[in-house]
Amino acid sequence: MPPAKPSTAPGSPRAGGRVTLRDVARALGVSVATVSNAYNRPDQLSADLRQRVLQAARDLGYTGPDPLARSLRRGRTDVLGVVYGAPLEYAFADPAAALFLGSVTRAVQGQDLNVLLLASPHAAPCPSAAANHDPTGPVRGASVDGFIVYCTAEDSPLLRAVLERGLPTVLVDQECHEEAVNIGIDDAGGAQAAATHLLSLGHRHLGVLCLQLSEQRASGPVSPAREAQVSYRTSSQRLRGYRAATHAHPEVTLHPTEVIHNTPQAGEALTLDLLRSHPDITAVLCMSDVLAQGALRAAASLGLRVPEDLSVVGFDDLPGSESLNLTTVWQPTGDKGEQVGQAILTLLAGHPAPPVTLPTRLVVRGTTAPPAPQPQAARD
Amino acid sequence: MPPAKPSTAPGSPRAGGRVTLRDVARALGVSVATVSNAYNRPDQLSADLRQRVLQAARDLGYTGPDPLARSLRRGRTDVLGVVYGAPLEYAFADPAAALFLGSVTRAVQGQDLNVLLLASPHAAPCPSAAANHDPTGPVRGASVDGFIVYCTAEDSPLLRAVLERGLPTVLVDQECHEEAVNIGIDDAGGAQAAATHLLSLGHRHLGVLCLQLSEQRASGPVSPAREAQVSYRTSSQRLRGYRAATHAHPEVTLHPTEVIHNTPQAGEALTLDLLRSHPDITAVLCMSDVLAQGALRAAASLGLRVPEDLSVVGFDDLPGSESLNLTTVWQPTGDKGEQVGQAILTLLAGHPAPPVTLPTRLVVRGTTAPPAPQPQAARD
DNA sequence: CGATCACCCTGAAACGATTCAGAAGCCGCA
DNA sequence: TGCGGCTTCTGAATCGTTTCAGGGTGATCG
Repeated sequence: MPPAKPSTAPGSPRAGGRVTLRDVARALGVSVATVSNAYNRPDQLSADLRQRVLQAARDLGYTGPDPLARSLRRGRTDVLGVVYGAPLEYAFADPAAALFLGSVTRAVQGQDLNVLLLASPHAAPCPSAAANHDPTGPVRGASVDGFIVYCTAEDSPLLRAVLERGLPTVLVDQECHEEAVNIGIDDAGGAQAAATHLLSLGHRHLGVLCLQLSEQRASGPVSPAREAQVSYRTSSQRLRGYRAATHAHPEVTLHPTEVIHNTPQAGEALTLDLLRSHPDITAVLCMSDVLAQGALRAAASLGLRVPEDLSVVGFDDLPGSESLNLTTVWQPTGDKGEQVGQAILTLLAGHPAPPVTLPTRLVVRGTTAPPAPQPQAARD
Repeated sequence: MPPAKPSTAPGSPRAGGRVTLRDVARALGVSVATVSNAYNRPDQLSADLRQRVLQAARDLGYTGPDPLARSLRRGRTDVLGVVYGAPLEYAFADPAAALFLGSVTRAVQGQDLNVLLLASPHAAPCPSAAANHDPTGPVRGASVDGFIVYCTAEDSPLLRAVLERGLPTVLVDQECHEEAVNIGIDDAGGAQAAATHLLSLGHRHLGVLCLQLSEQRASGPVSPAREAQVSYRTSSQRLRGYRAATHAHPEVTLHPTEVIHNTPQAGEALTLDLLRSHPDITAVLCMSDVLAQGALRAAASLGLRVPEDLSVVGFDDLPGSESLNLTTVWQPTGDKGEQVGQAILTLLAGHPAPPVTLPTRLVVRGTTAPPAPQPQAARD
């Protein structure tokens, strides 16, 4: 006969205390060690007894060793904390983040590690509510073996909280900290290549669509003061790269603007603003392909041809960007996830892991071309 | 003076045993209970002593109560397991899934619950490797207070493993189980409305683009045998809805095809196949907006006008679908996440939660119209 | 002045498991 | 018979907390 429905045989479900290893041991008249061994080291008891133990467990509704207690005793949770410096929805909505998180997960999954998502909660609508609720709570209280930190500002409380835990930690695209290993890409180099490409095509007035610059979200033109204190390394490095390219051309003007969210909509709106206030702009440097997509839409809605009337360069080289024929800076997003996974595994194994900087590469496609012959004539 | 760098003051980092609450207590000559209270119940000791405790903790490099031990003692982990029946990358890549997961996360986040992502690992490339590695391991060993199950087949080992844990569980878009509460949408009704809409426009030969039908992925035309044993409730219900609409019209033919992945590419390829093998098809019912997007692309590449030459209906009503002017079945994706969050919170609080079925609604936009006057003439 | 109460603090028992160092029994070998 | 070695099983310590049931104080009240 098939075994009777095991779960909670007598009484109502989840009535009374739960069944423990000791209950099983008692029911069978063996020691708890034996029951534990039945689950963890089959070679330590006879096959016969093991079967009897397992059967008794089923009969009693014992669902196996409690993971918590096991972790405590073993000193290991097999969980990795992935902290994401923004509300989780953005991670799901941002293709680059999604790609990266997916590849990280795949990399560690093979080692039986699970991923605990620790996202920055939404900024509370009212400041008072924000004040009395500590966003670092989850990070400080997470039962994990190590951390991966993605997309936080340098001065983020979240990042600080992670570092304070003193667990093996991998930082992604972040300023180096001695307590953690950093894995990133050559943001500045890629950005510089993108800007240089435009300059060598003859562009002299460039718009820049920036990703978020600091924890306080802001939208619109970036003042020099704000540019001086960018706290997201990704943004600061890319901006620096753009600027570096212009050093050889003092006559070039750069108009950085900041988006609140990394969405095509935001990119579109900002591009419209940019072109309205600076009609001499002939090319737009975007810190992400998603923003570039918005810039393309803006151009279309203004009746501007790309690349004849407006050049657009992205960053990331998302899977979809090839079909948009977008000139962009490629970065090894998937590979980065892989490396991060490897690094944290190495760290968890007790070995030191070296920091890694992955290369970026300009991919010239169809959204860039020399500017129209006489842009000056179109002034104002 | 500022407090000295606290982490691991003496010796190398993570050398020797870690600092525990007891060490702090001993260093200060107080009881462990007092130290514990300093962290958890400030009102239980004098402010002065509390400060001294906290300072001593800093000096010793104690980073706060171990979350694991605390969870064990408290009987609560404040972690929710979200199991997703496919590799996590798909969740990030699928807008509907991303939207849903994002809204669930937001709903529980306010309650200081974290989300442990438990995804089905990739099918191993070689069957032997798949055999010796149990995909349910993570689910059985996860330290969580409850589960949310999304996107698994009815006969999924993952689902079974979750149910066996006997924890509070919310099933999403799933067949009802007595041990868990189910929250879903009216898939069949929505699908029926979509099909009825096409029929009333005069269409008689319909293509159907199905989402995955069972755990074994397959692509191409769906045989009646396969249709009879669909194990994803979402797919089976929608298919049922489509079929139900055709009952009043015996002359109508329905050509279901199955995609491997829910991507525009897959939808495009399948639509091309479908139209090639069944030239009389004048409309395509898609089980997702993402697939519908592929159908639109296919039409474009064939030079077919939408809706004049081909009608297309989607499912989901994603944020982007409005701008595509896609006729589709709306479902309250965000609201569903909200409800799921509420339900699991209720369950965790010890109260029973009722199952919920949310409504769907046909949204007629511009991708559907009556078929061309004489479709028969175009035969072959 | 004795009783009461609030305030701080402590001892010790859980929480549910893993694991180490044997013990008991049995076999074979010398 | 004695002894080492193997298999199988057990006792007890331990992981790092939380929390309950008090135990001392000193102040307040009648």
